[in-house]
Amino acid sequence: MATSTREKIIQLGDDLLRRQGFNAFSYADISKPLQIKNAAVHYHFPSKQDLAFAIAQWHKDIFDRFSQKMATKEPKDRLKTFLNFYHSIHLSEKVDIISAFATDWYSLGPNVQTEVQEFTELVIEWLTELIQEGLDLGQFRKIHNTRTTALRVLSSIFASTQLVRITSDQDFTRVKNSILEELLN
Amino acid sequence: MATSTREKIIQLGDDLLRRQGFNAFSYADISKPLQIKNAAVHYHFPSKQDLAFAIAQWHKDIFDRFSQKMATKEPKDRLKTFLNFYHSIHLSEKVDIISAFATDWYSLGPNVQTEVQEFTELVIEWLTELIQEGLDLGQFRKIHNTRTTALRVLSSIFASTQLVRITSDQDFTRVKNSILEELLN
DNA sequence: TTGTAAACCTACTAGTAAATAAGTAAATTA
DNA sequence: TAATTTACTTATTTACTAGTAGGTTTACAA
Repeated sequence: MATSTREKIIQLGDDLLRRQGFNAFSYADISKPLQIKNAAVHYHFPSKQDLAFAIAQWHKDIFDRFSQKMATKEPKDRLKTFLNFYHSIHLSEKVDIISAFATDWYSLGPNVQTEVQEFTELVIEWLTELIQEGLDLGQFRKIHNTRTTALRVLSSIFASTQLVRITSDQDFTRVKNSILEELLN
Repeated sequence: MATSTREKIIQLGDDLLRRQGFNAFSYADISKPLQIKNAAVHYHFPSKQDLAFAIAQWHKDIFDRFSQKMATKEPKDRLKTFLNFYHSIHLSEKVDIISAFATDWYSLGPNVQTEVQEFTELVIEWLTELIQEGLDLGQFRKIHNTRTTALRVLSSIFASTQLVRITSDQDFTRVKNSILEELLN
């Protein structure tokens, strides 16, 4: 199945957004590599906000599929897969999509903000449920309330994708392992 | 003592950098509120990189004074003051300076990157020492190695300044309290 | 009083940003 | 087969962007 131009724009836009930031890339950065014209990008996404919206939606879809695929796995393995997913992000010199949107928050239109909020809440709820299940099964240790634990896992892991740009690669692995150690019995 | 124009530019630049991001503000956003001309900003900071460098340096100076003032206090109180400092950041709708630089990392020149790296290492080391001292005094609980704990405190707290832009104010307080609970005996 | 340097301003340039108008070729539908 | 829609291109426009050349004011020193 050939990838449509629209899909290619979203993927490249996502890449640029998370590698450089929303205000650091232009339509030319998208049109040139795809060998189309500036106006062709505008055809698919009239404004940059429309592109941002589509990227947010795209991530929601991906996460939906991810969580459906993971539904049958045990909490412990779900958490590991989740952490490994972020590990791969940081290796590609990108940051996670939530923090990318968060830093450029005030450059985003209200409808994009809403979409990002919905996506973020989806991830937090998924993590919260995962932790609750892990506790029920005795796989996890009780630390604080489940949402707080979820928030700490999420913020630790995605701050790390940013922090390692400044410090070292090792620091990411350190944090990742400490999260596992802390939670697992 | 009246604040010099140079100082005003740095402070406003810092504000814009942390509220909107490095590529989201222009020299006009600085010159207009200060009621000076574009060229006056360029007089003090020939390039935007020079301004970024000065902002990084400024934060190093502030942190130096902060850590000197805190030197006599006990680890527990130092940690609390540190966390409260970040609390005030998030209330002002800004993000912390390290994550602000991290997201716009690839827009920064090599000398700015070096300065930011030095500043970040300063903060991590300060936190690491604080934690070590707290452990020695029996005020803190042993979790993992001290640098890892420092990294987790730092990343949790500064990811929170970003995350709360998307979710809610309460979530910041939740994370902040959980860090204290986790460490303190 | 003259010289000089700091701290601006006026006026501008060259480049780039997002966005749009109008046209076209190819595929789809009526 | 005619009409319409999709997916573009060419060619601009408007609005900034960082950055600069050169002139002016002010203060302070020789």
